[in-house]
Amino acid sequence: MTPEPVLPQPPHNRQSASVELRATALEQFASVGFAGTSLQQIADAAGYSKSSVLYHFASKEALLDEVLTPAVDRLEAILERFLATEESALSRSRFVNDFIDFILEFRLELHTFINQSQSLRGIPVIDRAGVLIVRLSDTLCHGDASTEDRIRFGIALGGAAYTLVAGMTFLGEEIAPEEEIRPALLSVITELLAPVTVRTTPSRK
Amino acid sequence: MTPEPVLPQPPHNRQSASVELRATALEQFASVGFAGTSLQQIADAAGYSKSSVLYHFASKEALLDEVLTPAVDRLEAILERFLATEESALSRSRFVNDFIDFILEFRLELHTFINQSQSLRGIPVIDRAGVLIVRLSDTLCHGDASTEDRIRFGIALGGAAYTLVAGMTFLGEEIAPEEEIRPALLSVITELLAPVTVRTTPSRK
DNA sequence: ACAGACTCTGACCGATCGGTCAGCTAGCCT
DNA sequence: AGGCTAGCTGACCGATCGGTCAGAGTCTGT
Repeated sequence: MTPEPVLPQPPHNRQSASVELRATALEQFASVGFAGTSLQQIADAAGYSKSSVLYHFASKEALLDEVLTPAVDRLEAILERFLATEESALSRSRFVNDFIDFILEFRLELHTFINQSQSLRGIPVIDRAGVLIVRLSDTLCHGDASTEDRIRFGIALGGAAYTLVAGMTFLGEEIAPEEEIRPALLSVITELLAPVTVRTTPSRK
Repeated sequence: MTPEPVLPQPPHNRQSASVELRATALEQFASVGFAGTSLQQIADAAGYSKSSVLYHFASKEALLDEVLTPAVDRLEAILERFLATEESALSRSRFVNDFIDFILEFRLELHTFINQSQSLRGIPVIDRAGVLIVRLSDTLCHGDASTEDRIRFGIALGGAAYTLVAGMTFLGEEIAPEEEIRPALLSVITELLAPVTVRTTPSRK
């Protein structure tokens, strides 16, 4: 018989509510946008109530902040590391590698603050990401800010964010495995970024 | 004397309310997103009442439709023209030129349906744009859909949409004039798209 | 057994959402 | 003058928004 009252188990058998909520919120923010996502949707998708979301996060904005901060921190670290070494073809290539690691690991976060930074201006984590991107652009193009170099950087950044989130879903029907994406991405991004200042790589397969 | 009663002029001296509303709505949709834009905001920004917006357009969705349709029509025409000629380096280069004309003329529309097609799925004009993009991708990469070629196309598309709308505002402080942007854009897009199938252009400045 | 902290939730709040409707105003035709 | 239409608006509707709050259930240490 064993009454088995009502499945006792801790509130949820899932590991941690706030981790789940962060992940669910990130998916929604990246695909539907921050403004287009309601706390109710996040709660429903994660299997909680709206009140629970607001128990774990002070507000919708605070949730966004916690969701994006790890990615922004990581991007900042990559930039600082690049700035700490003197510029060379080698350091630049290492930077591109770091950058691609970053893109692949934080695709949803990148897509979120890349494509919504204008509408979310004023939110601290978004502004942080914004100045980071400007610094990145200034660093890669240093002094001589030729229009083409800026456009190269912008296309690499926005293109990668788009391709790995929106593009994947209907350009490649099934999501290609990462081990296939990485080299392709590396090749294209290197081509876009490498010649920006150090035009010493005319070799092209 | 000519009394000139009270400036007779039609309700507004502006040329046409619906034209103004379309333009205002487009700016908002592109920068804040469709979900993030309220009819009230559009009305306020254009100097009308919310009721007026709904007088000229049956619904918010209908407004989006009218705003995006010209761009989608144009993109469709470009694709059809490209499909009508047999493939060659020349036809491909002409296509890239058409495509860049399109991007520059319809930057806001492109940015809107590129970066929101997932969240707005189901709206006819968005779905139309979606299948167009898939056809574009299939055409440019024809049969041999190597991952890298798909990524090249995705980066060119998403990157251009991002750079010309979001990127311009904080990457280049002041918006560079079109006559400076066009050649840079042509160079980068050609580099991304040209070698996709016709690898007969090893020349690179 | 008891107290306290931690999670979670439903009920509820004012504000705003997209959308409807009746009515106002001006110009135009007869 | 009178009727018609086009353009525009405020008042209003139910639904949903982000957010508050007072509990209820469960686990801990004592």
